[in-house]
Amino acid sequence: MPTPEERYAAIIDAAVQLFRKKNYHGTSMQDIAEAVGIYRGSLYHYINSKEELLFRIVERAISKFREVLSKIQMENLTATEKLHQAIYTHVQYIVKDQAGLAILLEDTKQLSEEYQEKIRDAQKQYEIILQNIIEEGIQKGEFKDLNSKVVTYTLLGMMNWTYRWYSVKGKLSSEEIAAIIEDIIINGLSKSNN
Amino acid sequence: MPTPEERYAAIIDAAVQLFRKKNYHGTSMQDIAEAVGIYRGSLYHYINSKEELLFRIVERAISKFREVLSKIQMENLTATEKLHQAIYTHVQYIVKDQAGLAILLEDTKQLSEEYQEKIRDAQKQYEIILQNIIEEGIQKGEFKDLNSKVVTYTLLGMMNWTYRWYSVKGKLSSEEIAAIIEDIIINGLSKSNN
Amino acid sequence: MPTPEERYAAIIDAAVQLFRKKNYHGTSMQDIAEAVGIYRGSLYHYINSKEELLFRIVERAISKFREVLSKIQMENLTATEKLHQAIYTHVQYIVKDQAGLAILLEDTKQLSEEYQEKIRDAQKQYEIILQNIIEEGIQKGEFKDLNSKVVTYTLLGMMNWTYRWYSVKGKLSSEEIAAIIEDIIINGLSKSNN
Amino acid sequence: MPTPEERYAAIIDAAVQLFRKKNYHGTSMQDIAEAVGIYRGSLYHYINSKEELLFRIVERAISKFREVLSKIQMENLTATEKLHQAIYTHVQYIVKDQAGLAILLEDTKQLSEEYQEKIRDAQKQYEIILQNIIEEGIQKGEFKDLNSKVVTYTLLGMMNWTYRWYSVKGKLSSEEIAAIIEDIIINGLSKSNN
DNA sequence: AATGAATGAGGCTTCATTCAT
DNA sequence: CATGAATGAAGCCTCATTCAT
Repeated sequence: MPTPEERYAAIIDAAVQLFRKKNYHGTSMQDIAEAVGIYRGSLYHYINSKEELLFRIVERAISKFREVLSKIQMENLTATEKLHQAIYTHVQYIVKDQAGLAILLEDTKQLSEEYQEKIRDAQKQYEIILQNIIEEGIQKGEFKDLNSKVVTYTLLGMMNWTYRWYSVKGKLSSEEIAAIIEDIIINGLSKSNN
Repeated sequence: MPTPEERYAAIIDAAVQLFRKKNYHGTSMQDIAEAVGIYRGSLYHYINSKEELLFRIVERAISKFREVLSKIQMENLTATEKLHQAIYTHVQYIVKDQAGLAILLEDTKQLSEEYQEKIRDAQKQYEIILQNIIEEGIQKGEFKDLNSKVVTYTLLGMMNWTYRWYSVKGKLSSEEIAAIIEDIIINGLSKSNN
Repeated sequence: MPTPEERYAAIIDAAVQLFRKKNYHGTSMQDIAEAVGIYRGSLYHYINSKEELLFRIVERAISKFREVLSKIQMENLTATEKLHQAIYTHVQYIVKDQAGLAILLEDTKQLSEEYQEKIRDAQKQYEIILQNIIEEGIQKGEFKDLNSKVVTYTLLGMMNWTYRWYSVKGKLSSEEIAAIIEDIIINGLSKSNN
Repeated sequence: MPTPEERYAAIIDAAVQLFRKKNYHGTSMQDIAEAVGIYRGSLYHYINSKEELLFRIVERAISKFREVLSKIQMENLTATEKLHQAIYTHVQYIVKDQAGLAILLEDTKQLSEEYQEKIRDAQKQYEIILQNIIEEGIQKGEFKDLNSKVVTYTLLGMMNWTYRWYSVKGKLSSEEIAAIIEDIIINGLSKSNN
């Protein structure tokens, strides 16, 4: 007999896998119940609605990123060092929870306006911290003076894209991926740069 | 009175806008009919099913990218020049049709397995061409010897992410964005690289 | 093939009969669809929700009463004559549409607060008009000086109760019932009154 | 810790209040449990089913009326005196337990046929006793010779209607209301009757 | 071509009740 | 006695699609 906490966790897990594979709307409560091995109605002992379930998942996904990044930013490091840590942690989180990011990126639209706003706010905050690191680097002369917003989104794209192609079956570790991303963003592909 | 062709185009356009805003499952045929200004049943004179409609949209989105890239690859240019052209064209297409890419990335899962396979194949082909350019650059000594698959996906991430943040209301042109992306991927952020 | 208007009427009729017999909550949309001979989903071509269906029924029931009473009140008659007409019409309406009043009295609570308010307002207006007639009679010396509010509700009770006991199978006409009610409210049961 | 009897009483009370406000079907067992301050499942230590709960409430409401009226009828009084007592007691009971009558009148339909029959029988008996008093009065020359059934229901309507409009917040006592009803049914509104 | 009514499946959720602890 | 998780049925409603007019 699973404890209620285990059941709740099992529901979240099942929902994450299913939403990832078939998206929010493509997944029925029936599907989730079956995956957990309980009846449809029993789900509602643990959650209030399908939408809330999505919100919990998406919120959890975004909050993990936020926590760590804000710690990094406050440490006494050069911008280059901060960027290094940010890239490694970010990529590690994605590799550990690809599904969470997939759902965050693809299904947030299905939430009600209030919920969406909370998520967008959290995303915005994350982006701002990252942008601050970039701007710090520019001001301190570590980085070139490029449009910091575009640089931030470009970096986010490099890292986040991992959720679409990374496969556990491949032999790459999150560190190896992070190393390449860091190398590119810092030094670029060009051989003439050392 | 619009011609059948115009009607068909209007349906596609309406569907693109709606799918973009509310996703495939969040959009009803009713919504599309209303946006076009016809009755629900009339849609079926122009399309066979909602799924096929999604497929057409997604197919159109991907095929545009493919066409151009294969032309570039066959031209007699250095890898660095090819990359330059690829980035500028790719970003330009996204900026011109953000919605198409959004749907491609977020709603393809809703298609049946056969349709999905076609789309995945097309995406794969695009990625392979891009990867070939990268590998060419590595072999010819233009680029550093990094894992070409990871580099390819990283580049794709940088460019594709544009669909999520680019806003026509901002003052950036697609060329300005492409220039920054190119600068980063070639030279990196580091100030010590010239 | 019934016209849409006939279908709508058939749905209302079926709902009235069923709500009357089993109350709003005891009646399923399935029940109504079956009674009309269509599918559950088809009901929604004609109505927007079960609640709205109830509202339409209840609104129709109350508005009939209101219309007539306001006409009577404005005519140039003594209070006694107005009362006479009010009683006869009111009883007649109940006898013709017992179910409507039953639903109005028993199921209005099931409506949302906004809908309930509309209905309560309409009822209130009806009661006020009736009370005005009573007060007119008191002021002009036709009626005894009793608490007009209590008298109004007492008269309403006498008449409305009909919805619970009147049976078409009995041999009483609405006029016969109205005559007795009028006799009681005007002269009372006591034999010593002429 | 409340005794089982107190718990049972608390359940009945909570159910009465809730059924009154939201009707039988609009009230969930959950609602009742919450109002009592126990858990849903625990209700079933005290009652066998929601339906039985409704039956007990409705039965209790009707039986109070019956008891008293049968006593009155057997006393050695004139019909006019019996009517006087019946009206005062009936109105007093309603004022004391408006909710009970509301549920009896509005929710009895939700009971199974067997239960409904018991309730209808009890109501019928009450009506018969009242009708007997009326007929006694007619035979003894105290009352006018009107259709006794219609008179009985008309009187019931006058009195029962109280459940819909009486408000404890108003300043009227049950005696004042009973006095007006008695005055109307005996003497009528007309000023020419003394 | 267009309409719009009808279909029938399926989705989310609520609920009375049971039962192991 | 109390708990609270589980059941399984049923309820309201939406939707893609069909088809007669």
